[in-house]
Amino acid sequence: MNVEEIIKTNQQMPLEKRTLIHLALVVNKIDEEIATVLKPFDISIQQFNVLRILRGQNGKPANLSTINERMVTKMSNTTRLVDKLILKGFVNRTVCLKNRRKVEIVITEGGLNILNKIDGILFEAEKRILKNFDKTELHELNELLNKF
Amino acid sequence: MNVEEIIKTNQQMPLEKRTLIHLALVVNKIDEEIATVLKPFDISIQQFNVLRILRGQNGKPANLSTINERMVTKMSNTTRLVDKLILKGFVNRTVCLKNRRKVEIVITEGGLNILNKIDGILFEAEKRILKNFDKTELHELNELLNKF
DNA sequence: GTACAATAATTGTATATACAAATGTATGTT
DNA sequence: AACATACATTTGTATATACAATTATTGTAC
Repeated sequence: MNVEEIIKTNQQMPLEKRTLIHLALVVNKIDEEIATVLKPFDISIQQFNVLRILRGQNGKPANLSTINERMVTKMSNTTRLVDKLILKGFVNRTVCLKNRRKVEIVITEGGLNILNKIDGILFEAEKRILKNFDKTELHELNELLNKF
Repeated sequence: MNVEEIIKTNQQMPLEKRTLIHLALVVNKIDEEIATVLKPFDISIQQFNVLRILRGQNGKPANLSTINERMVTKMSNTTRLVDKLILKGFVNRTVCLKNRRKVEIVITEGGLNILNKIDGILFEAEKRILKNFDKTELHELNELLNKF
């Protein structure tokens, strides 16, 4: 990936600016690839993220704040994100008995099924995206990202 | 930045998945910081991007396709993005005389002024975001990002 | 127990974005 | 010149997101 070529600029940028643009371009590319994988399942990256969080609960219900703090990309409105998932039959929502301000959100069988179907395809996509990296390089990249 | 801590997971992920999540988290953080810098100017990252492209034209008008191919994050609808900038008085749009299918978009004095004001503050923000990196590390990071 | 603040989620509203379809213009072929 | 095709942008529509305001519930101080 050549930054200057992609954004069609001939002027040379300071290394700092170039790095930040480079990161943005890379993540755009990754998001595109993953969205393409999810598209046939009619699920957005955000919705997928919520489903994975709920699966990680192992049956234990989650409330909105829990989901929110675990999301990779925070959303201002998780209520409506969950609404969509309910419509699709992937999650259930009930009012928490102990604290009626809270809601309890659980993934359904249907939700688990679709995640299972997606898992393999996504894994392949992840390998494809990172095909040019060996383990050492991946570690190096993670080390550098830790500095942010 | 510790990935597992941020997304509050206790399970350990494969290195590939972890890397991709790590990248997303980093770029979210960067975008947030930059959006905060732009907020007082009532300009979105996308709008700012278009203005910079137009400034890079050095007075030469750009049409929509040119803008589109140079944008860091491609948008499906640059027309309306430009609409917003016109409303704010930062760009002008006229129909191209030579080819009336095309439009000619130029940045105004007002647009140049606001870019000038933003430049310095943004530069500071970029330094702040990358404060933990030395030149060598930035080069390393760019090298690794080239592999995508 | 009542009043008040804090918490959790929802709703309203404005704006942003994705995607498809439509419009208007130019170009190439015969 | 007439037609089909390609091109550049705009518009329509559905959905997504940001942010503020609202509702409902709980906890706490008095």
